[in-house]
Amino acid sequence: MATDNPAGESPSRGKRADAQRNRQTVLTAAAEVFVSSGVDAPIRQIAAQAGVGMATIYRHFPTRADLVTAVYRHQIEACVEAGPNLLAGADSPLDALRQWIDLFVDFLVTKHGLADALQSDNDRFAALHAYFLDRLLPVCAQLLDAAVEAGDISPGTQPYELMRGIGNLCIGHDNDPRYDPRRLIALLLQGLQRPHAS
Amino acid sequence: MATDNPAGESPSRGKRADAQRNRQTVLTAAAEVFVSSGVDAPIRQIAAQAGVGMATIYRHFPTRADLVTAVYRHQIEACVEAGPNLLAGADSPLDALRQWIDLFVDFLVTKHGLADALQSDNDRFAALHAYFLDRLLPVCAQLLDAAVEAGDISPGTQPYELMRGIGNLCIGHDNDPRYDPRRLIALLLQGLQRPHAS
DNA sequence: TAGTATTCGGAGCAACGCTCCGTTTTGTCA
DNA sequence: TGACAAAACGGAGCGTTGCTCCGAATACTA
Repeated sequence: MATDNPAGESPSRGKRADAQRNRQTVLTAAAEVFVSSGVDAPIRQIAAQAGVGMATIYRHFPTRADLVTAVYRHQIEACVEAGPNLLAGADSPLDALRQWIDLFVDFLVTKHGLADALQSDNDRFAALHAYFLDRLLPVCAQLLDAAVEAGDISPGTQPYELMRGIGNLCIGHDNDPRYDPRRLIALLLQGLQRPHAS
Repeated sequence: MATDNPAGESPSRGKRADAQRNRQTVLTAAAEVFVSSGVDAPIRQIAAQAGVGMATIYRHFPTRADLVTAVYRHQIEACVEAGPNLLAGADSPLDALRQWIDLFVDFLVTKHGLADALQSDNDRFAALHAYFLDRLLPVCAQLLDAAVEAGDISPGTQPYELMRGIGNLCIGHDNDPRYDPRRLIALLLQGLQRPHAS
């Protein structure tokens, strides 16, 4: 029951049958290529994998961000919906926040170069950034507010800044056992915690 | 009295006069272009600015990282040398660490896209990453160790991870008043601090 | 001054993003 | 079913960038 068509992705209803078929083919091919070559893979490569011309991809997904968005939409929405659930089920709002961030980090970390793309100042991905913010920022804000309200963390931290920080920390962890974003994010959350005023 | 020629930069001594002259011209031009267009600027643009052929740039600085390194070498070395000085002069090792990180962040934040390039998984900048690590990691490690020794922060944090985290947090702050890496880095340091065991 | 090693410059190739337009496919209506 | 128009397709093609190659120009040496 998520918002309909939150991103600029072209609708598929009412289109010709071959168009709908191709849309799905491209989506599947893109998902495969993203895994093997990252979200920065050449459009030509995705087109080849899909057995389709490049123009077909551009027609269905005008910008690269639209394609990436469409591929990962389900997982993003899952993250959105997990927020309130965690808040209801966790021991404390802080715990809910922690678990939600874990979820988000897991999502980012398992997609080659997604975090990189998200924060890239390259405006090719501006729409992707915007989509993530649109969907996830309210959730993060809600969790953060709840944790502040409960006195678990001190106020003053902006959800936007926190999300970007987490996204940034997830950049470039690939093939580097010396760098685990989770440890630093744990540290960050530690710093966020209000010293227990008993 | 820093290490001589720590990066793969081509030496200028013993070369022909025009070569040395061109080397300097390119360096100056690159510095200007980096400011206006970021460290990702096309080599053609730098060559044009310098009034020189592209091959000349590649001859003096085989990889882009070599050029960036050469342009910023002085500032990096200044950062290296500031470490011990801060440690000697600050109120506490933790304070020295904080001030040193401030210095490092200031450096990163004032260079368009430098932080981005540093952590890019694009191997075009691998040598740049390596150079930063070579020079700065020991300094960071020394400050970190001192702070642990003094009991200011809890042990267990790896200098490498900390440096990468800081670098990552500096990514993409440009033209976004909502995102100030310094606030998050302060939070991170807060999380690093050992709760005062009195 | 002549000779040679060094350096220079930009043409050229490959890879990529994105568009344009002739061709093919699909849905519709008589 | 058999046209016919609208929709969709595919890839050639243009612009940009990274990087190399090689004939031309330049600086040192004897």
